[in-house]
Amino acid sequence: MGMDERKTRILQAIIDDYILTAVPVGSRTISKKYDMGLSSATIRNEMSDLEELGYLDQPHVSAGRIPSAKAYRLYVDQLLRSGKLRTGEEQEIRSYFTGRVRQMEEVFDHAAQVLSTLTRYTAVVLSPSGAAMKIRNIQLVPVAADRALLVVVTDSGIVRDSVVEIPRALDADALYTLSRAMTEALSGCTLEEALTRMPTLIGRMRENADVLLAVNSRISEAAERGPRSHVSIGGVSNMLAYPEYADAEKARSFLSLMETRDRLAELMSPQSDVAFTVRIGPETGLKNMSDCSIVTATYSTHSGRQGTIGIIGPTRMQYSRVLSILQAMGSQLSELFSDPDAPERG
Amino acid sequence: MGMDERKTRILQAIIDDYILTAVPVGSRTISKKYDMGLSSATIRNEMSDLEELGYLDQPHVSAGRIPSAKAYRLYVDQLLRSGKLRTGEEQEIRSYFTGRVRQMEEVFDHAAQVLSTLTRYTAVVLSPSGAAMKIRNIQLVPVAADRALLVVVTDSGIVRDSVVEIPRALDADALYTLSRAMTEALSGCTLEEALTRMPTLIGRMRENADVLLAVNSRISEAAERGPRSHVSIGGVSNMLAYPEYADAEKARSFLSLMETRDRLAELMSPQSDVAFTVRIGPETGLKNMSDCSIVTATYSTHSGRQGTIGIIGPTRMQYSRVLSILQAMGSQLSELFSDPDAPERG
DNA sequence: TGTTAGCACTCGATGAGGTTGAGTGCTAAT
DNA sequence: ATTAGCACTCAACCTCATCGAGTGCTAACA
Repeated sequence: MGMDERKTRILQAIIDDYILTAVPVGSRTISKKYDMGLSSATIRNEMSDLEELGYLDQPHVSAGRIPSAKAYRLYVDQLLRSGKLRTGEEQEIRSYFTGRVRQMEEVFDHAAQVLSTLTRYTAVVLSPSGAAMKIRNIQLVPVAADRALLVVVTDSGIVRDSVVEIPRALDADALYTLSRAMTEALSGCTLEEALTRMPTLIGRMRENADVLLAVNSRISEAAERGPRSHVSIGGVSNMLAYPEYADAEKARSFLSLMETRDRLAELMSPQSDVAFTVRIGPETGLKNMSDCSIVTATYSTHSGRQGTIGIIGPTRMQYSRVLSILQAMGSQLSELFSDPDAPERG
Repeated sequence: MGMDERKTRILQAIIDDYILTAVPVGSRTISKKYDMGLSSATIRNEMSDLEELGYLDQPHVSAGRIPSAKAYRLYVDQLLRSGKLRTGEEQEIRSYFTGRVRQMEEVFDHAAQVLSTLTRYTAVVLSPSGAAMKIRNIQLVPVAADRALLVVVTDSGIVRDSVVEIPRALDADALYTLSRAMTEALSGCTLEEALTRMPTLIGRMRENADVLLAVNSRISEAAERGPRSHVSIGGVSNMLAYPEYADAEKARSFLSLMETRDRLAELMSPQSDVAFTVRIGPETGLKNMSDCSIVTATYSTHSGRQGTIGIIGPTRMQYSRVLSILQAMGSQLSELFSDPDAPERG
């Protein structure tokens, strides 16, 4: 017993209906709402087969059936193979980005918000990972007699700042010159590369070795902490509207996952190099996310670094819609970060 | 019929019990658990009086009583008058801040997280408002041939970045010199003051007037958007643990408030100059927050600008504990931002 | 041989009583 | 002024019956 064309059509109808209603689907519903030209009895037989094949689950004997993770998987794979994405969302998303970009981090927040309002699920946006991030400019800004603010500007304009203690008093001018020297020596480097070049720089500027060492330790800290990206989240409250989250305990565990950004970032990071990833229910690998699906897509900056955008929703999410929205947003972001005429080092 | 000492003691017991259990309190409970030396009947009479005075509500005739907003108000006022805050939390909070400060914004996130874990409510931290923020350093960092990143470093080390289009090609050196000139002219100014000084600067540097105008428009945009502070939130998931939020609709509306940072920032901003604000239930001014209370405290930076920390919890929150924790955190943050030897202009 | 009508069966959901118990208000006694 | 006692209220809970959506199976049919 395999999957003939009719079984597929029936399964499709069941999935569509369940995505819409979140209520177990019965044979009569299918034969009436979706004109299959088949009686409920026949549908029933087919459904029985589909259950045996593992595509359908039955909450209890006298309820309808609900699609299993395997069913969604088939559904999504078919969807991706047919490649019928890119509906009309492109325009709509573009219109959300008409306003000029102000604060860099606002872009990610904004993207997450747009994604969540469009999909009505929860959206997560990861900034491009910091590992391969290239330094554009380094500045030491005086803050107090014995402290300066170390500002590192990278390509894609993401800024890291941290306070550095200055071992001895240096006036603004001295810091200025020092900043310039550091920028000249290190711009274009990744953090790791910067670390390898620092000794040379320190050798060249003996008189300021102490300050440079302080900077060096900060950079190595940052490099060591790894590619921690900025995480923007939108539409968490959307999830509570779905019956899947009527249970307070489930909602709570979901919320608390959303609050631990580190775990979330890890969860959303793409495992492979494909444009889209769809993880359905148990495929997410999290026990208490078994009735969630995660769909991610990537975007890239001109320097080739990748960021991730993703949607988290109930397993019965509108995959087709979500995929096309993610695709549209992904290309929108890639475009935003693309700089055809940008020099690779600043 | 006024509030004699006994009524106050009974009310206190009722509030204490309700804060603990979230269950309407009966007369028998009071006379047994809290040894008043009075029978339940007497308590009953007093409770009847207290209800008439507006301090107690009765969900229905055969249930116990719950404290009204007015009761909590009395409770809190008494608490504040007696001034018995500052328990042992100071040390604990200090220990959370042992690690060195890395990214500036992390401080706020961290503070929010500590506050929420300590209180088990939701915590909100507003960075010092930007209105009186003083400029320390301005940098134009090359990003592409026709674009630069405008980085504004302010006191307290908060960095604003936004992309500026450069009307004509300028090399890194030129931008460097320009940045230096701007920093010299504008450091120590607030954004508004900077705007008044720009014309002079533009006059002095005719050859770069176009770039300066672009920067000018960005600053005026930022100034116009007003003192939008950074908002950190922690412990949203805590709230779902309270029976008050068993109702999904309530939880949803709470969550969505937490997601609209602008509204939230407005809500948390201190109305007056007092150290603590406690708004109970309807006093919050939000309809769907009628069973929430908001407690806020302020901290200040060396330049005198104020930030806000706050706790949002059910009306039956542990005010005493929350107040002392907020006090401890407030002084911790103030200390962190205090720079006794910092020059007022950099 | 695949399809369909018919029927018995299952089981969650819904709703109507009935019971319980925590809690009140009132009254009369101390 | 306090308290013991008692009637009363009402949400919460349990039980039981009913309802109906849905299934599986069988027999008839094209």
